[in-house]
Amino acid sequence: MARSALTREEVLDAAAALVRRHGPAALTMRGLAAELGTAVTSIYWHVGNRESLLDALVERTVLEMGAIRPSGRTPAERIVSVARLLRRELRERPHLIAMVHERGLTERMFLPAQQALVQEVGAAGLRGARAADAVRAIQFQIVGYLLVERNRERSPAQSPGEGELWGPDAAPGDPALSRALASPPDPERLFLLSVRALTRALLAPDPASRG
Amino acid sequence: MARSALTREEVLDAAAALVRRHGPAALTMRGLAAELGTAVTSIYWHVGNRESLLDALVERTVLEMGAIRPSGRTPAERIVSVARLLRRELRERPHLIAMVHERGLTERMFLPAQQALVQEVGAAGLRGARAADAVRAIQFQIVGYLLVERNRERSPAQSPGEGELWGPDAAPGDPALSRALASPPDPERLFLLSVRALTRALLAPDPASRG
DNA sequence: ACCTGAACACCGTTCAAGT
DNA sequence: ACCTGAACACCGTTCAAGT
Repeated sequence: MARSALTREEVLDAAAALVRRHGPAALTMRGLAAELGTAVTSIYWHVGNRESLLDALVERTVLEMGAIRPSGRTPAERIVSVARLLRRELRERPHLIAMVHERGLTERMFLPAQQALVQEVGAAGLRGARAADAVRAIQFQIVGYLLVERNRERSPAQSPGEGELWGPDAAPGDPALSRALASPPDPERLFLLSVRALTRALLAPDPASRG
Repeated sequence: MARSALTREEVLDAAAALVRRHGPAALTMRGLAAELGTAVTSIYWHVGNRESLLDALVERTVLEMGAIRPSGRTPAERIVSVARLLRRELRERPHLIAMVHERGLTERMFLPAQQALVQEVGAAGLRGARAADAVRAIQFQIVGYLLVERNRERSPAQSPGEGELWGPDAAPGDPALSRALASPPDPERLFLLSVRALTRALLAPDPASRG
């Protein structure tokens, strides 16, 4: 039972493991103390209180999202590759990402990606305010899509499900459309399709045609 | 002090008011009972428990998002008008929308909007699987953008803020770009710009050019 | 059918006391 | 500098008892 001195890192590691497995609600100070084999109050000495413990976990997660290396030949391809990388990273830490989001740090977490996008948009020939708009639009698109996708996965069987709502006469005269909407989308395919479409529109030489 | 019989509606109204003002964390069963002037346990008789009380509030919110009437002359304009309407509705109920999201019902909440989009995409000449892709891409885009925007607003002063990170040499050779990224975006403008760009790309006659 | 208070098993947090 | 148990003020929930 002899345990070496408790450290802040040790507390954070145990807390992160708990959150990764069962989500933040499963992280109680008493449960964490039990896991670590110490008194509850020791944890307070090392990390302050529960709120700042969660803050520290979030901070860690933000730092872990640091390195983004685009790949591909054209700027458009490289932008899409950034999108893919982000998608994979996010899907590995669903609970922690949700916490980053709740704390309003989503934007900060994506700053490395934003810098990569700045690079690519510049390589595509965009400058100044128009380049900034393009970077932000793509960034919002990627992050937003991933949030929606996460939401879909977490959701229980929706009632009424899309399947029921998109019966044969939901889209009159287009049974193929009804059928397509009645079956669940392929998230990866739709993600790439969306990012490609937006990128294409934003990098297009002439911005005059406004919908 | 004579109070008329407590009803389920009354409980939901008081709970919704509490959540609208101070968020779900401020909704405690004991506090709600105090507000209503009853014993805590009476609430349990009417709504089950806290979890199903929150479920009921979410259900209400989903139903309130029912009516969507597009406006505008072209399909593209009408799609953008749907986006605008959704944005306004969402911004009026931030806490409740977050709860809908947490419960994984975001998609269901947007079904009326989806139906409007189906209509417009069809009017623009898209059919079958390609129409379904366009509807979903636009829907994900709108919902995702609004989630990200909400997140930005809720976030405290970000450290380090974008202002500090986008100093003059962040985008070498393009000071105008650096300046644009250092100042906060105009969310409404960026929203419209994004939706328009994606819509333009998706409704374009030739889908052959893939990034 | 509806309401009640008492009790239970949990929380996060503080604090004085230890070494 | 680090750890501890006891105590406080909260939770959500259950239950037997009232009308």
